Amino acid sequence: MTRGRPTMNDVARTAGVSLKTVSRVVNGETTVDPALVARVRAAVDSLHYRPHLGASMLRRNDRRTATIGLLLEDVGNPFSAVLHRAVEDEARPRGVHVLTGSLDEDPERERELTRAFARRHTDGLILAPAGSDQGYLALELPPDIPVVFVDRPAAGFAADTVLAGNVAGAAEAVRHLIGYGHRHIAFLGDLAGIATARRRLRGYLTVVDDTGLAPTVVGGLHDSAAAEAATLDLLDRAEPPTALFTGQNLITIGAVRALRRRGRQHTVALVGFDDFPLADLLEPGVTVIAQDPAAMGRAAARALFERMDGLTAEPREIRIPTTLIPRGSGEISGRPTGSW
Amino acid sequence: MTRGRPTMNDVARTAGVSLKTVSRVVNGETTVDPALVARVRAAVDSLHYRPHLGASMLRRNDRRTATIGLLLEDVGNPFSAVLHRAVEDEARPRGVHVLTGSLDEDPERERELTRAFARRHTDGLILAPAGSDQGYLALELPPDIPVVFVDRPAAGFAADTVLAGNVAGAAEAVRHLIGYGHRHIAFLGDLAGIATARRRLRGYLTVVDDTGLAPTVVGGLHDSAAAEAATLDLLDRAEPPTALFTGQNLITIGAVRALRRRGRQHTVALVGFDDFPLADLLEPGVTVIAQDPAAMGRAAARALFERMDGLTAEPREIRIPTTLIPRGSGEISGRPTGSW
DNA sequence: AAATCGAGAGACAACGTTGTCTTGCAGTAG
DNA sequence: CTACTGCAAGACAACGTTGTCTCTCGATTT
Repeated sequence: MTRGRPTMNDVARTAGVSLKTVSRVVNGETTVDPALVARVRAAVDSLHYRPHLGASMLRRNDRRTATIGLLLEDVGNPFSAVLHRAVEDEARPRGVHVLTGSLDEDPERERELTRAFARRHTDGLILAPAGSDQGYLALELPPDIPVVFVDRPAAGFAADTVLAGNVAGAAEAVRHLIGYGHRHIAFLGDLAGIATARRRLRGYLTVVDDTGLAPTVVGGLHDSAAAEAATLDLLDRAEPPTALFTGQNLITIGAVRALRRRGRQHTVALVGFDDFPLADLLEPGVTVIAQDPAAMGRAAARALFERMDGLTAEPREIRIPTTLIPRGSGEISGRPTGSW
Repeated sequence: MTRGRPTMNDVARTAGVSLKTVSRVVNGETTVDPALVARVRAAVDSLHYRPHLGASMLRRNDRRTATIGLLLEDVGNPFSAVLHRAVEDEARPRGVHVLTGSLDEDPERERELTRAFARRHTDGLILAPAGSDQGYLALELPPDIPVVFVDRPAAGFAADTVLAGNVAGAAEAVRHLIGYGHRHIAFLGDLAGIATARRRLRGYLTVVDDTGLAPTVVGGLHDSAAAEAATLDLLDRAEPPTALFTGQNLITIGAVRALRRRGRQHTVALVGFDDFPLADLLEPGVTVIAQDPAAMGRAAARALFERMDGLTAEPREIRIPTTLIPRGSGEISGRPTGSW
C-alpha cells in the first residue's frame, strides 16, 4: 500500500468494495451500481491509480500487448523516418504503439532485435531485412504473430512484402536518359549484399542490354564520400560517361558533389534513385526516381493489421510505384553540342 | 501445452525437472547441476521456448520493463529522427528498447501518450513538450519513473532538461549579419506558442535592441509555404530588409525559394537556425546556426539513465551549444555596392 | 405467500514468472 | 554411528489483473 504505485487492491480498500468491482469499473462494464462506480472513480482519482497493462495482458484471454515492432535500416535516415511516421499514423487510431530499432545492415542485430521483440510479445512485426535469410523467424517468432517485410524482400520466410518498384524505376531512369540521346550511361550502386541495390542494377542492365549499349557499373558504394570518389574517377577517364544513374540517395549526393568539383554539372546528365529534400533547389535541379516511403509504411502497417485481425491468405507482394520527377539534371542532352 | 506458445511449465515437463529449475537455468543461476542445465537447454531448444518478459517483470522485484518512452514532435522530421537515433544508440548497450510517438504540437496528444506509456510501465520518458504546461505529469506518472525534457523547456514539472543554445545561437546569427554591415535584418519565426521559437526571437531582439536597430518580425510561420509567402511580402516592400534571419528549418527553405523567385539570393543575406542536408550545395551555400540533435539525444538519454540508476540531485539544465557554419548566404555584404 | 428468477457483487483461481521457504541428501565432524 | 552442516532442487506463494463461479437479495410469478 505504501510501496510503489497503487494497485487495484488499494483502490478497492479505499472505495470499500471488492477487487473485482474495481476491475469492472475500470473496464467500463455496465453491471455495476452507479453509486459504487462513483466511489471507485473517486478512489482512483485520489490515489492516481493507473492500471498495469502488463498484468492485465497476462491474464486477459486475447493476450494482446497493443504494441508492434518496427525494424528499419536506421530510424535516423529520412527514408526510414518517414516510413516510421506513416506506420505510427496507421497504428495510432487502433491504440497500438510502436517499438523501433535500427539494424545498420547487420543481420545479427536483426535477429537479436527480432528475438527481443518476441520476448516482449509484440503483436506484430514490420521488418526491413538487413540479412539475406529470414529463415530464423520461424524459430524466434511464435506462429501467431504476423510479420510484414518492407522495402526489401525476405528469403526463407513467407510473409506479406511491400516493395518499391525497383526494377521498373531503374529501367525508367535509364530509358529517360537514352531518350535524351545518351549512349554511355554509368550506374553507381550500393553494396551488392543489399537486395534493392541488386534490383536497381538489374533494371539498369536490362535496358542497357536491350538497347545494345555497353554497361558501366560501379558497385559497393554505401556512403556519400565513396560515391564522390567513384564519380570523380569516372569523370577523369579517357572516355567519361555522358550520363550517370545513381542507385541511392547518398550516392546521388556524392555524384552531385563530384560533378561540381569538375564543373560538369551542366554537361553530364544525372538521374538518382530516391528523392531527397531540396533536390529541386540545386543547380541544376536533380532528376530523380522518387520512392514513396510514406505509402510504403502505410501499406505495410495496413497489411500487418489485416493479418493481426486474422486474415489468412497467401502472402502478398505489394508494389508501390515510383515516379520520375524531371528537374533538369536528367534532361541534359547526350548528343555532342553542335555536332551536325 | 498444445495452446499458444510454450511456457516454463512445458519446458519443465519436457525436461523432467521442476518449474523453478527451468527458471534458474533461464536466468543463468549457477547453483544448478550441469546435467540438469543440459536437459533444460535441450528442452528449451526443442520447444522454441522464449521467456515471457511481461510475466517476468510482473514478478521480479525491480519491476523494470527495459523500455523507455520517447515523445517527439514528429519522428518523421530529420531533427527528431536524428535525435531518436542517438537515443537508441545510448539505450542499445543497456538492453533498453524505445517506444516512440509523435506529438504534432498537440498538448492533448502529449498527455494521452504520456498516460499510455505510464500504463505500459516504461522505465523512463524523454519528452519534447508540445504543450505549455507539464503539471499533469505529477498525476499521470508514478513518482519513481524519471522524465527528461529535450529540445524545449517544460513548465510546472521539474526535471532534467536538454536544450540547444537558442538565445545565444540567435544572437550570434544576428551579430554575424551586423558584422557584414547589415542594419535592416528581418526575423522570420515559428508559432509563438513554441518555446524555442520565442527564445530565438528573444536572442534576435536583444541584439537588435542593443545595437540600436529597428526590429522587423514576422511570426506564426510553421511551414515552408507560409515562409515563402512571408518572405516574398518582405522583399516586395518599399524598403526591404538587406538580411534575413530565419528561425527554423522549413522557414529557411521557404526563404531560399522566395529569394530565388525574386532573383535576390546573391544580394540579400540569409542565416537560418538549424542546419539541413545539402545546405552547402545550394547557390549560394546557406549559412546556418547548426544545432546538434545527435548530441541532444545522447545527453537526454544519458541524463535519463543516470536518473533511472538512482541519481537524485536538483534538476539540471544541459545546454548543447550551437555552431555557426558560414557557407556564403550569410556573408553577403549589407553596405550598398560602390557606395563610397 | 411460497417459489423462482435475475442482477449485482464478491470469492477464488489462473495467466507465466520469480522470491522464499522447505526438503532431501551427501559430506563432515564428534 | 549419530548429529550437524551445506547446498541443490522442489513446493508454494505472490506479482496485478481478469475469467468464472457462487452467493445474496430484492423483485416477479403463480
